Amino acid sequence: MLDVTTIDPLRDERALRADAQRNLTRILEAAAEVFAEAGAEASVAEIAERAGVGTATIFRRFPTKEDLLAAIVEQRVRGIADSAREAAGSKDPGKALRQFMVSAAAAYIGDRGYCDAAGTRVFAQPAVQELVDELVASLEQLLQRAKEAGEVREDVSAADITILLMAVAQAGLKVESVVPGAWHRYLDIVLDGLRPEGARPLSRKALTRKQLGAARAPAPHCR
Amino acid sequence: MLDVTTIDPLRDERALRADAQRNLTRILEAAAEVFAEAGAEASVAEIAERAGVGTATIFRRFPTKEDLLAAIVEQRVRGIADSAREAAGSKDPGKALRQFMVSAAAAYIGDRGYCDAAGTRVFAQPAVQELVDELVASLEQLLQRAKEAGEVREDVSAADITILLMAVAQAGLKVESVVPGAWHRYLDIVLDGLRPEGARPLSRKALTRKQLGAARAPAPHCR
Amino acid sequence: MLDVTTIDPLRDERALRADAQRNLTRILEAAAEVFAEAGAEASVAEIAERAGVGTATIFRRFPTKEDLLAAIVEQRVRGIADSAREAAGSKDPGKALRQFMVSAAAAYIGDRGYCDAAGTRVFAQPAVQELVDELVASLEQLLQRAKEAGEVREDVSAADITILLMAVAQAGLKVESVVPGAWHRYLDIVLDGLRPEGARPLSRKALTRKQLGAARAPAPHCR
Amino acid sequence: MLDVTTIDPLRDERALRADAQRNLTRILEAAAEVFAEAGAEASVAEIAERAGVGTATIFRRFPTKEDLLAAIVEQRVRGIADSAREAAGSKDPGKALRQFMVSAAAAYIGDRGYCDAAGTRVFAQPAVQELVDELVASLEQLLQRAKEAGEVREDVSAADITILLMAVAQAGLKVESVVPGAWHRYLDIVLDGLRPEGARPLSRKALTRKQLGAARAPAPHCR
DNA sequence: GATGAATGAGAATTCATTCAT
DNA sequence: GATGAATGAATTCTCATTCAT
Repeated sequence: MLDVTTIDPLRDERALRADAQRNLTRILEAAAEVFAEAGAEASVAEIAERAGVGTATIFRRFPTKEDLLAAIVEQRVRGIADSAREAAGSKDPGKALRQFMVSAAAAYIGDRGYCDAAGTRVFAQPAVQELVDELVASLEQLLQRAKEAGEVREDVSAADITILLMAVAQAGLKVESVVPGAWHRYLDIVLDGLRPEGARPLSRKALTRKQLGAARAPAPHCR
Repeated sequence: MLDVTTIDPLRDERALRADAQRNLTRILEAAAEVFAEAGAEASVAEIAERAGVGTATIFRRFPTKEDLLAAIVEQRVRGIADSAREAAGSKDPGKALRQFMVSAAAAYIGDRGYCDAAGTRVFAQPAVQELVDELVASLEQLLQRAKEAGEVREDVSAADITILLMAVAQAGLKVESVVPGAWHRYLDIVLDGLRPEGARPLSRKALTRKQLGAARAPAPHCR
Repeated sequence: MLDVTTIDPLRDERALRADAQRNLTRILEAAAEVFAEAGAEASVAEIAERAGVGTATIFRRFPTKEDLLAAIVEQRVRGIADSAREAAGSKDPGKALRQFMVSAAAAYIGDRGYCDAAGTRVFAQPAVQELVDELVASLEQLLQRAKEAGEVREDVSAADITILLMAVAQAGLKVESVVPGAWHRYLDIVLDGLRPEGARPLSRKALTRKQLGAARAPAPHCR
Repeated sequence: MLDVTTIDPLRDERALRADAQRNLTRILEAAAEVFAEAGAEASVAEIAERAGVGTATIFRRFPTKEDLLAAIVEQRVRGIADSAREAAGSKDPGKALRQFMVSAAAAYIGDRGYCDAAGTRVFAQPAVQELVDELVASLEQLLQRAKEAGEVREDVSAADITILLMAVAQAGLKVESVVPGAWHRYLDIVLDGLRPEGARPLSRKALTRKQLGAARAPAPHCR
């Protein structure tokens, strides 16, 4: 045993990290599942149980339940931001926008925790903010191109898209267990509302990026 | 006083009922306020305090916090249903629909408790169901006339309207404290999506009334 | 029963209050004992158990463990302040001061919680502050008369007395279980230090009342 | 590296010891700092972090947090004992006693951990006891000479001095953040109390050495 | 009928200490 | 030898609901 250790000191380190990483992964997986199913008010104990660790182990990695939720939200936003970046480079921007919105809404629908977290302090975390900014930037590119192609009305912004997505997702979530996928229908209607045909002037200004990112409510159900 | 009581038991009963009725009214008013401001997770104690009664008095009338919330939701839905009935008789169905949706969304936005309750067991209560049915019926009339007037696409249903309203309200609520009234913008877009111009076929069927009413999640934040 | 109730509506109220008062008394007694024995870091659970109530019952009366401790401290300070007021009116101020300091030190010695609380946020509570001010005022009277009688050096203040008492008590507490009452000896030495004979100039100014009352540390062991 | 290790095991051992010694030193330094600042309830994790080692490394050397605190206390007492030994040889015993008490009180004041540990099981550790005995022995010499010089009353003992120091330090600590150095004033008064002028008979016997060293309370804040 | 009191069942969070690598 | 990870046992505090008066 000593030999092995001596031969490759890194091994020891790697082993530890592997172990920790495995646990961390399990925690994140469990948290993602539990938050997705039960929403942000899920208890840490429930997550710990699903992960097969003690609650203290979770609090070692994430000083606060809110931090854990933020980590999950971060993953989710990262995925959406990636989709948006990909979509931004597409040849057919109208189609790409539609596809992006479908995939984003699908992601949101599956994640009650994410929906609960929207508009809370969780989104004020720098890491999340950064990803949101990235997402918005990609979306703006995509939107610009879609507008030039005549597929989208001129007066909508990237911030509008993110909020409308949230709207469809939240409402869709409510009926999801009764009619899975029903949200597609509502997204279709919203998408039609985004088209230039029959567009009527909007009565309010779009949110600025800062407004979009402003932390508002305390994190959900964290006392 | 004692004499009077003895002489006419009915009077006593009446007096008690008046008292009880007054208490009930105060409870409902307080609950409406508190739930609207703080959402469904508001504590019963807070409501009792605002109503100036003991918590036990509340539980005498409403066996469960959920039942109290349901009563409030009932009031809210009743108001919306009234609006819908009124709108259904309007001369200009397109305009009436728009006005109805604005007022309904405004009502939802101002009521966090209602938004929290949407899609939960609370909506499964018979009294609420009944009112929802009434609301949907009025909306169907209104919609039919708006379609005939060419103001609304043919393929949307009353259920769609209620869900889209919820969508706009929930998303609007998240940004309401940052940019009050921003939800008007999102409602505008949705309204444009409901118009016949540029309407594309919807990929899913509308929800039936039964599906719309099916209870799903447990009541929010009740342990 | 109705008759009785009707005759004297207060009875019902009194009964409730009597019940609550009894529990409150038990809580306060238990808290006084437990804090006195185990210090401020004693757990609320321990106090609840000794009082024969649930912890939630304690938290209903005292929103915070710190508030409970403050209530106990308040009682203690009130007792000391009463002693001081009485002593201030004595004929023999030198003897009265000595007796006061003995009784105060004895009170402190028996109360670890009080000693732990000294110099913490607990003493910043208005009710406690007020009593401390009263105590200091009485002490100043007493001191003035003792100085005039030539029993106390001119340069000491009431604040000095309270701090020296604390000093003797804290140190005395450490040896109390080994040699009960040993603190008398240390108090004797301090009392001799307060006499005019052989008094040497003090190198620092006395604390002002405000400085004496300034909240400093967070409450002990309250997380 | 492997070769060297194999060739000369002692070398390896020496190297390890040097390493271990360095770690031990860092742990002790960190613990001294942290305990001094935050008191005995400082967490082991904080000390480990400041020392740049893992917590397990600390527990390897010190089976218990209490043992670590004892080691720190030992250092502190050693320093005080050194001062006392030095003072005992001074030409002007009255002045030397005063200077010793000032420096000792200053040391205590700067060390919350030490103050927390006073009168607890920590002082029962043999190593600490031994140093306390040494301290007391030096103090007795010093006292004897000071008494002979007429600077100190006849009836005080070395144990009294150590306890009065503790008293001044503990009380001084409470006001230290408000009026730094205020403890000098209280020490002045105690010093005057130790002088022969106006000394009145003490009502209790001095503690014996054994009594001074008897362990009493459990170690502070260790669960 | 009404009320405030009481409480059991949690929830988040901390920490000394042990363990696997 | 050293380390960071893991955790059991506590701790403070909350709240829907029941009970005694």
